[in-house]
Amino acid sequence: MYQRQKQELRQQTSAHLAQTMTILSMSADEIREKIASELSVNPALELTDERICPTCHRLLPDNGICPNCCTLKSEDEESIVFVSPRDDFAVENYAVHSELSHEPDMDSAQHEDLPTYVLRQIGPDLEDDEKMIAAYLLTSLDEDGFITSSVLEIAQYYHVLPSKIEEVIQLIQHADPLGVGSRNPQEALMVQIQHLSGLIDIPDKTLDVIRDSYDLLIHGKYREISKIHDLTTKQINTIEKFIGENLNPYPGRAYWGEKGIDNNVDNNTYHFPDILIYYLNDNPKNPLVVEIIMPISGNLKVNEFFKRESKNAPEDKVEEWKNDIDRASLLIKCLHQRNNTMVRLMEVLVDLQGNFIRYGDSNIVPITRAQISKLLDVHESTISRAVANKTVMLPNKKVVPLSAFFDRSLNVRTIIKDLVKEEKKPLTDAKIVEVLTGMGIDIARRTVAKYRAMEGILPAHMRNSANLR
DNA sequence: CTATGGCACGGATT
DNA sequence: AATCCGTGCCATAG
Repeated sequence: MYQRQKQELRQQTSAHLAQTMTILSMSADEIREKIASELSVNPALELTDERICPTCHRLLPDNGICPNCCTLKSEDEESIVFVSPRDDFAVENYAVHSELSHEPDMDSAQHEDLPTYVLRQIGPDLEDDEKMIAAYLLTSLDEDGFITSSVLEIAQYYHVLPSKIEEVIQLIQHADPLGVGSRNPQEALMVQIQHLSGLIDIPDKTLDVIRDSYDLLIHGKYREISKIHDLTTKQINTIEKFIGENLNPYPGRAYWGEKGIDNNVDNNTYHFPDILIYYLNDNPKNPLVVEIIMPISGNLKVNEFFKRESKNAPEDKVEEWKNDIDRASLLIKCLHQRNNTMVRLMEVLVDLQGNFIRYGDSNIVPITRAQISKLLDVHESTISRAVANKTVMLPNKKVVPLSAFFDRSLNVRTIIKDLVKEEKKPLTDAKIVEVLTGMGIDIARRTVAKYRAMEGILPAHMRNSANLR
């Protein structure tokens, strides 16, 4: 008897824990879904219109800004962290709203982001359903302007033929940053060549070499290429030079990278950020505001009416109703806990990585989840879960995964990137190591090569300071 | 001989 | 326990 009670209790708490953990590791989108599905099956859960601050649980004034949590507590405070209720992040609107009738013009290109820019160009040629597909494709491009998801997946998702997707991709590829929406550098180059043929002179067999021997070319294996394509080394050099001067293997980066701004498409999914970070009143001198998105408006609570009625429930329902109530209050508790953890996590994170947030990638300080867990006095896995599956929009409108805050090499990588950008003669990896050592950064030559590859920077002999279009 | 990529090992991180 | 990351060693091309 006593034993059984104990066991039940243990089961309850372990269920409790299990749910706390899964909820903590969910993104805002997933939370939204979770709540929606729970609402539809559980009569004990209720979403009311009351506006309650999810951080401190006080009633919110009409403007939805909590006077307690969303203001500076003192003058010298450097950041404000709070949970904000928002359900106004409509995913589809992203593309459909940007009206598609305008001419593409160079001026606006610098201000709007890549997906919008491309969509404007091709919009007029698209059917409505194709617009959806195009929007999806464009928003899921990675930072190089490549498509990451597979055509088949998308086709299934939208219930259309793969060939239809391919058509849309073709259109995208021939829009302005020529070659965006390819799957890899090779494809991008081929698109660019096809487009340029007839406009300017292209060395013999350039297309053939890229199509059939791309890997060899990348690795500079001239001998094999000359065997396969019956070309002299000199001809191959001409081809390589031509590519370097006229084409760009990374269309997305060429377009936005030249201006020093990477585009802001997130690279795995098209989720909206779970966390927003911006300057108070958009003034960089002001403190940082950190909004942790809670994707519901109104207040989630146990339906009081249902609770009262359940006391005189019919025999056969007693168990079920009680269960419903437990589930509802458990879910609410877990959500509170998630909010609490996220707020605490973000507080130390802005504190530690403030310079990274404000002044960019090279200012990131390498930290680990384990360190944070000690700081907050929680288990490491708690931090792991809290960091997992979340994305952050930084003040510069870039969306990055929260795990980027724990990137141990980002600072060095950006330094290398800058170094290469400023270089007069191409720096070899060994040279880069020297410079870095001089700056107090001690890494192996091999590692520089890896970082280079990560940033999509070509090896020294392949880049003749020509990445211009 | 120099520059760079591939493979794989070991230690740290999650 | 699984995964990630930096690195050393070796092969290959020039």
